[in-house]
Amino acid sequence: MPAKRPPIPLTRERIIEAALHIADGQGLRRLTMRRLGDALQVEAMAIYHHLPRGKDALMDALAEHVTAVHAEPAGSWQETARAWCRASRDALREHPGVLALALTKPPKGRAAAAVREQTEQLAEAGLPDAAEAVRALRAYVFGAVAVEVQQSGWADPPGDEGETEPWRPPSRGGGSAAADADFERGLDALLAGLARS
Amino acid sequence: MPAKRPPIPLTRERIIEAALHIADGQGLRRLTMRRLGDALQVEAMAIYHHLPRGKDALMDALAEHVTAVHAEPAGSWQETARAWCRASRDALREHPGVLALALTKPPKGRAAAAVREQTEQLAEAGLPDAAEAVRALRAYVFGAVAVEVQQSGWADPPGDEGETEPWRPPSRGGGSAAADADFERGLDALLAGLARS
DNA sequence: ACCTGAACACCGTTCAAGT
DNA sequence: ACCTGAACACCGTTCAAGT
Repeated sequence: MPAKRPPIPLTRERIIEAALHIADGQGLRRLTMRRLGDALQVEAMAIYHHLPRGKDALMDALAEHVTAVHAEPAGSWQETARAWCRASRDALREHPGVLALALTKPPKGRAAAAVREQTEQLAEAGLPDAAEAVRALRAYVFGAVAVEVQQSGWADPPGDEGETEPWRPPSRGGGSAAADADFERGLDALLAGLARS
Repeated sequence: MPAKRPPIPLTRERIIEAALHIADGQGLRRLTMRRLGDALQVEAMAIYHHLPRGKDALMDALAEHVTAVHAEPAGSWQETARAWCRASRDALREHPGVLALALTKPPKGRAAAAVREQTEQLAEAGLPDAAEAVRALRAYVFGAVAVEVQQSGWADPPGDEGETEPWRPPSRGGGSAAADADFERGLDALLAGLARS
């Protein structure tokens, strides 16, 4: 018989990765400490050693993961803002299963740090009210992704007919070209509006 | 001893009302069929008679309740759109506890009907691509309410220190005047942008 | 038609115990 | 330090039974 292969050590990162996989594939309501343990080949209780506050900590970590993006300052504040918005949209679209958390939980930790960093970058690039601009930009991205994911029908059958088929992220590759164009067009308009005020 | 007072009959409306009260006061994660039953002075199982698909049906109903708004067509398509957006924002802000559902679940039933009605009104008022406009307007409202509720710290202590103190809707009356102004300003800008395309 | 009671499978979390 | 096993209170849902 083959030797029992040495177990991969449990880490916060592996836990979050597995949790995202479950949430994206089966929905947030089926993300369960016990299921998560199974996916990690471990008893559910082992997770508490890495996330002491349990499921609440897990939810916070998921929201943070999908929301703590980074972008380098570009030439103008407009280009910097554009980079931030694209990065945020990509991160949110990649994990529709935790979108509800991301749109709803106030930013903490690295997510809050990202908001501050973005604000500083825009302020340094000469934008007068950078805090208000960041609020408007975040709102724009949140709304755009929300309607896009809604329209993709991601939450429609939380397990409809056949087997539990994992979900395909909204049009990887082709199809969503229209959504991309809409997003860029709206973003241009918003940036123009922010420049005028 | 006083006569047992006749129980108020259970209805779909009363169930939804009580569920909103719990979700807004203690958060969605504490909205439980059994707790809901307690609030309605009934065994949890009685709810299934009015919502046959159980908790999934309840979630759908909550999203629908907070999302199925109505507005009358006004003079211009701009004024009509403004009325819809204000009504949507008010409805969402009133129930932060189910915001995650509202932003995330695809519209069904009366909510989907409201989207269609809004689209027809704008089309009849002469707006070329009413469907795209409605998507943009919905995205704007969703994003604005999301950041506003985030900033209000609604989800911050899901039970922090003292007792389970019920939550006060974001600045009933005074304080949110700035948020109101931001909302109207952004809405004006969006409407201007939609007119130009 | 409407609600209850008991039951079942599953959930989050604790804690003492193993290594 | 890291993980397990057993235990506890609670959850969603079913089903037969009451009225």
